[in-house]
Amino acid sequence: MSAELYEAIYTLVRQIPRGNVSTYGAISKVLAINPRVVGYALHRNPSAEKTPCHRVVFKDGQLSPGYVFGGEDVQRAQLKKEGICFSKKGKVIDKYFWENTFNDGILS
DNA sequence: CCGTTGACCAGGC
DNA sequence: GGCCTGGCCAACG
Repeated sequence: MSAELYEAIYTLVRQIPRGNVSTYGAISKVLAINPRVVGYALHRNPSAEKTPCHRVVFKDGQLSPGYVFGGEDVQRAQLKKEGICFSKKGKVIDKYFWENTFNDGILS
């Protein structure tokens, strides 16, 4: 099967715990690819239920401008429902960033 | 097959 | 802190 790259990305996104967020850069680094590919994969995201793409944000904590499931406002609502707070600029606070990264679970 | 685009990031001003 | 440029890789027309 092709598109294994996307499968890997989706798998990693699913590993993000509830109440936490991750960044495109982290995923891209783990898979040794460019952040652009990660964004592309999430844009082609099959389903929000299958892949919580709303938990993936920019390095700055900014939300995705082209969130397929409704937009930034919807994504913000989703994160808020997870118990995440935002700064006055509408960005996710750094403390909610999943610092454990995927490396911890992948490396032995 | 080549040119353009894209849910990015880092560096410079 | 904000704006612009370069780079990187994959998919689309």
